[in-house]
This record gives sequence, C-alpha cells and structure tokens, in this order.
Amino acid sequence: MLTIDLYSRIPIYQQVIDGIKEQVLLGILREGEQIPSIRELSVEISTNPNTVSKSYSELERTGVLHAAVGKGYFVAIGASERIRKDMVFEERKTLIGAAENLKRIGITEEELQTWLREVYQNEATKEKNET
Amino acid sequence: MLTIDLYSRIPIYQQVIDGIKEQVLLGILREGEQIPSIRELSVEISTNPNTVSKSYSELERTGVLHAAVGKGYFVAIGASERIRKDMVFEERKTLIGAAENLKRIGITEEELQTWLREVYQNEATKEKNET
Amino acid sequence: MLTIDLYSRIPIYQQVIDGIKEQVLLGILREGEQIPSIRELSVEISTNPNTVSKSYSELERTGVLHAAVGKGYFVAIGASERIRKDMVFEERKTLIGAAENLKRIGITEEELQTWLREVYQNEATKEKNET
Amino acid sequence: MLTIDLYSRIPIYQQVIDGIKEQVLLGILREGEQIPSIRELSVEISTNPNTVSKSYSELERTGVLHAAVGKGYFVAIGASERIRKDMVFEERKTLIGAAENLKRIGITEEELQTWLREVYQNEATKEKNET
DNA sequence: GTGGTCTAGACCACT
DNA sequence: GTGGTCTAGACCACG
Repeated sequence: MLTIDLYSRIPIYQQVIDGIKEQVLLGILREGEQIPSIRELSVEISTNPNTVSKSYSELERTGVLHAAVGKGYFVAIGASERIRKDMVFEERKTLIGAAENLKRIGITEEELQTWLREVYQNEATKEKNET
Repeated sequence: MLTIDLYSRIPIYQQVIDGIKEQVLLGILREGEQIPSIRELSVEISTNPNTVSKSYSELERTGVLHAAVGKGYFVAIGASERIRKDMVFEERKTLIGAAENLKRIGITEEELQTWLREVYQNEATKEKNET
Repeated sequence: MLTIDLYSRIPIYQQVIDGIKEQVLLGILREGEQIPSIRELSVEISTNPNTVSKSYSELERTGVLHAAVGKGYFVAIGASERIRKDMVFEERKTLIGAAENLKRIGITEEELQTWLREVYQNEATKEKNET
Repeated sequence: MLTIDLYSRIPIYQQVIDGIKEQVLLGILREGEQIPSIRELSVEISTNPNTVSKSYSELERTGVLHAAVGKGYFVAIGASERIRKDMVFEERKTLIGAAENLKRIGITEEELQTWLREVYQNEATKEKNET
C-alpha cells in the first residue's frame, strides 16, 4: 500500500515512483508480478490518473516496469537489482556530498562516524527523508 | 565573485543565496561589510534586479544580511556563525538520511565508513553539492 | 471578501496577508480549506498575480497556508492558533510600548485604564488598526 | 546627544525628528534655545547633511523648530506643549488600537490592566519601542 | 487549471 | 545612488 504525503514538496508523481521502487526493493512487489492499474492506484491514493500515468511511464522508461498493452503494468525482470544499484549510486553521492560540506565547515571525521554509528545502532529505520 | 549556472534546475535566486552564504562562511565577505548593490550584482551575473532582490530579502529574513534603505546591504553581525549552525543542521540531516537509506538497502557500516575516510583523506574539497 | 486600499501606505501584499489572517482568525476561512487561487484573487482585488503570490508565499513561510503546486493553496492545520499567538505577542508589544511612552509623557495609570475600560464597553470593535 | 540606530527599519531622518522632540519634551532642549547646525549634527551622527536637513525642515513645518536664516535653528516657543499634545494623541490611538485588537482576539480586560500595571511599576522606562 | 521563477520596466522613499 | 513595491507578461513543472 502506497502512502502519499500531500503536504510534501516532493511531487506526487515522484512519491509514487519512489514508493513503487521501495516496494520492489523490499520484495512486496515481486519481479514479473502485475501491479495495480493506473485507475486503481489513482483511486487508492485519491489523485489524478494522469499523475499515476506519469509515474508509470517514467518507471517503464527506467526499466522498472514493463507495460503489456491491454493487460497492465508488470514489474520488470531484474528490476530489483537495477533499483538497488541506482539507489546506492544516488545515496552514496548524497552522503559523500554532505560529508564534504561538513568537512569544509569544520566537522571532524570522528563526529561523522559517531553519527553513522547511531544510525546503525537504531534498529528501526523505516522512513525516507526529505530535505 | 558569484558564479551562476543558468541551466541548473536550482533557481537563480537560490544560487545567489547559497553563493553569498558561502562567501560569508569563507570570510570572503566579512561581517559588517557592504556587499554589491542589487543593481550591481544583477549586472554582474546578468540577471534581473528583481531576482537578486528576492535573494537579498531572503538573506535578510534569515539574519545573514542587513538592509539599509538608501545605503545598501551589509553582512549582518554574527552571520557567519549562524550560517555555520544552519548548515551543520541541514547537512547532518542529509547525511543521516542517506545513511539510513543505504543501511536499508544493505550497505554495511564498514563500507560507509570507508567512503567517509576517503572524503577526509582528500585535501581538496572545493565545490558545493546540491540535491 | 478582501478589501484593499490602493492608496494606503501599507503595501498591497501586506494588506492581503493581514486580510487572510483576519479571515482565518474569524473562521471565514477554515483550516484545511482551499483558498482562492493566486490568479483568482488577483482578479478579485485588481492587482498583479505577482503581488498576491508574494503574500501567499509569505503566509506559507509563516505556517498559515500550505501550497500544493498544481492544486492550489490551503489553510494550514493549526493556522488559527498560530496566528492568534503571534498577534497577541505583537499587539501586546505595541500596547506596552505605547503605554510606556504615555507614562513618560505624564499620563497617569488611571487615565490609561479609563481608556481601556471604554474599549471594553464598546461592543462593536470591528476594524483593524495598522501603524 | 542623539542616538541613532543604523540597524533600525525606521528611517534615520525620522529617528532624528523623534530624538529632537524627545529632547524638547524632556527639557534637554529648552524653548528658544539654539540647536546644533545641520552640519554639526550630521557629523555627530555620521550621516548625510541632506538627511538632517530633511528632519529639520519637517520639524520646522510642524512648528517644533524655528529657522533663523543665517543664524541657525531654534526650538520654537510652545514647542514642548505642542509635542506633548501630538504625542498623547498618537500614542493614545496606538494604545486603543492595540487594545481593540487584543479584545477581538479574546484577551480580557483584566489581563490588559495587569500588563499596564507592570509598566507603571517599573521605574525605568527610558527607550522608545519599534515594531 | 495550479503555483514557481524570471524578465523588463516603472515609481517611490531614503541617503 | 540605494532598497521596496508593483505591473505586465512569459515559461516551466505539476495535477
């Protein structure tokens, strides 16, 4: 089940993309499996079908979904691994960028490592973070 | 001297804000010092005065600049420390967010710490990173 | 319906801000409710959309409104209480400031209290006062 | 001696006006007495002579000062009483306005009177208040 | 349709 | 000269 934050500055269509990827990554959606139709999902999250359509198109373009005309959308084979790689690439870039900035400001390596240690000691790390 | 990327997805006014903060942080602009007038800067970076005005207003609102009508804009007293604090807060949030996502994907704490070590071994860390 | 005085020394965008706050405070606009779009309001009060946009942005920044791109502006949850608190803070400052000045000039506490009593005896207290 | 707050949003020429009136009211400047020349004062408060000139002109227009060509500016006869009356009128308006707003928001008369009592119990009430 | 950004130009008050 | 406000018009991303 996708949860959409209508108050977020992140566009709804982007939240849908992130949500689908998340579910594939967590195995909630399996490769080859059919996902809700545009119409169904748009009702579920009370949004415009055009918005969901935009998300699905983008996901098809990036190889996460596969569109079968007249049948619906399916999770592409190999989607999980592809998503994982992209995500590592992106998040790594974000992490290193932040670390560089913090270094420039004068934060020591020790402080950073302490913060990271806390992240790994927390068991529940469920949600995504926005700026 | 501010460098603006007209083709960036980051709004020009935001780039100006970031640039000014950067210069204050690096001591290029000193506290109490007068900065280029709206008209001057708008010519320098080839934008509309209104755009620069928006940046300067926002910077005044956040306590980085001080506006003196008829005289110009000045770097506020205490601006540097204020910027530094805000930046640590923001970048820390970004770093921890990325770390949490990477943890969820299955990246180990050791891998992350290796990446960070590299950041701190590089001496030149010059550029700013945006999301 | 907002009434704007084009000849006032109070900027139009500020009058819009005050008017919206007023309507939220009076319950004319309810929390969560959608307000007129920038274009609609700008037509209604015969001003430029940019001016209304400035007002709405400021109101979003202060937590009174919530912007949903593509959908419109909505009254933020908790806006009413937030406005009330801010207003008490501001008006109290003004009141005490005026009282201090009057005291210095030689007005007695009794005189002031008489004036206040009159305010509270009048039932109709309808209009807003600006500096 | 006039104290000017360069960081205030109140125009310098207005601060000069307020300061002169203040000094007349407090008897620091006596009626008939000569006040500093435009040039002297502008040096004293490190500002543009035009600014001081604007203040003096305005003060002459409102009957606080009297200009003697070639000799300088003098405090007008009756200035003190006139200032006092104007000030009472203005501050009373401000006070009552704030009180009306506070009443509308739901502040009780008792609360207001408590605040006023505090003002009158404080012995030192020296400074002017800005919004 | 919505809001967000930007340009080009204007007028005003202040120094 | 400075900043502050406003208008008229444009283009973009989003729903």
